[in-house]
Amino acid sequence: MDEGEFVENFNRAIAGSETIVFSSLCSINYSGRAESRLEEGDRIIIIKSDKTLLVHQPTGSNPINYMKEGSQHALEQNNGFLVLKSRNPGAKEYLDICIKQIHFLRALSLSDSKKLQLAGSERDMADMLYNSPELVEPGFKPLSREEHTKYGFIDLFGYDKNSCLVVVECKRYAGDMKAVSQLARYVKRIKRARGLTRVRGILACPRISPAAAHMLADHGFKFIRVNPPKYLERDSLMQKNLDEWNK
Amino acid sequence: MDEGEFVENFNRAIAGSETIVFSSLCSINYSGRAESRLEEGDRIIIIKSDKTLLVHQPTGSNPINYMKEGSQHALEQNNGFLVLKSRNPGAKEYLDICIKQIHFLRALSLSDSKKLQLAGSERDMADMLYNSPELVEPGFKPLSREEHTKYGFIDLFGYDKNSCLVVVECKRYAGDMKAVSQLARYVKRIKRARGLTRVRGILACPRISPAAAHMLADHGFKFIRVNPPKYLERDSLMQKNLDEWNK
DNA sequence: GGGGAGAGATGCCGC
DNA sequence: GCGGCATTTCTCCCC
Repeated sequence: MDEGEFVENFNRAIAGSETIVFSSLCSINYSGRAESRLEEGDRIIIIKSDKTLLVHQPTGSNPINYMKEGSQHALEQNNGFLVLKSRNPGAKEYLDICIKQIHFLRALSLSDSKKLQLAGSERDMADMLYNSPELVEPGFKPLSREEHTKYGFIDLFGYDKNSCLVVVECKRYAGDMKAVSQLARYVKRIKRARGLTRVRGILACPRISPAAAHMLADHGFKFIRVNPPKYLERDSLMQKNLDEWNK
Repeated sequence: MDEGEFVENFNRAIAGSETIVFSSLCSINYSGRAESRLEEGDRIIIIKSDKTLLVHQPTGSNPINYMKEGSQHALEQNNGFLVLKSRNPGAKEYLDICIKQIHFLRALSLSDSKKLQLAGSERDMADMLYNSPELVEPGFKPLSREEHTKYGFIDLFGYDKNSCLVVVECKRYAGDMKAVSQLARYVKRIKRARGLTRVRGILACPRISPAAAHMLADHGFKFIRVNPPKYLERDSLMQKNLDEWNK
């Protein structure tokens, strides 16, 4: 692709707030929250309509460099090279892409207002336990879920069969020491806030690492095995297919 | 773009392990670690040479859907629609993209072996404090950094001027309650492992949130204000430019 | 806007 | 492979 044509198409797309996709041989410098340099290689670069910039290498899920929403992007000539300068003055972030060779460019006007519907989050787990308290333990009486108070953001809160306060922390993944630390922090806060000497802690997750189990026992807390509920509305068009897959 | 042409180019690119970029109007279902549905909209889809798949909406930095490295991708006809079926049997993950309209497709053979050089990480902070212990406090004597032992992964470890053990936890961002929890966990472990009643804790970060400062004081720990060192090699070609930016 | 916490987190390193 | 932990984390939610 001709460089003049590239510049022209790029500038027209930026002016029109279109989404730009291009690929080029380039080297990249970043300065902002940290500093980085990436030597020459072939990458795919996307500038979205909200001015987010992403640089992707040919492997891996994460962008190797990026600039956040609301950045400014301009092509400049610098020492005989075409340089894409991206700036975010508010965040004091600066990215320079030195373009050595252009593979292609495409500008698009994309229309998409849809949001992702997701099932199987930690919140869904807390909801499930709130609605089916016997999954926590016999006699468990839920008080609240997702409590965002000054005491903390506790997933599930209730009384056990002996009317002792219980803090339940849900994790959709394997429980680790970080999760136990978090539970311990909540229990401590509740004890202090309510002037109680005994508050129980329960960690609810699909499984728990040995070190975390040890630490949990150390605090006198309990592990219960719970899997996050993973189903969208039953009448979803694809449900039959999903059921097939999950066999 | 013609659908037959799209299918042909897609299949040729997959067979040749090329990187594919295309845009289309589509709806998406995912089932795996969770379940999700995304209604019809215009998106950009990338399949990398390692078979990572990314779906991007016209705004935001994160992909709205994705499949990890090593997935399998195939186009199929389904109820009169073209469906891109991505499968990762090992991870039991399944993604279906129902393609309603094709905006463009591009297949590329990209060559990129370069890795990002980064300065300003938490590890760089620990290195700096190890090499300049007076930044921690007068008389601080570093013992080790990034100690990966059974006691935990402690950023920086040493003695203070009174020969009392000190655990230093570095954070490149504002210290929060999670960071204090982490430090408390390390101090507790070191106390137990060495049979000590007094081990000091220091949190080193650019700033600290009020709640975290309160919690830190509660534990008898100390906050020191440290910024992560942000400079690559001084002889970097772009250094002059970076210096310009940072003025 | 800042703080607190989740994420289909991902990526890195060490055992 | 799992475990522990950082991330230019990003994103959401609530104050």
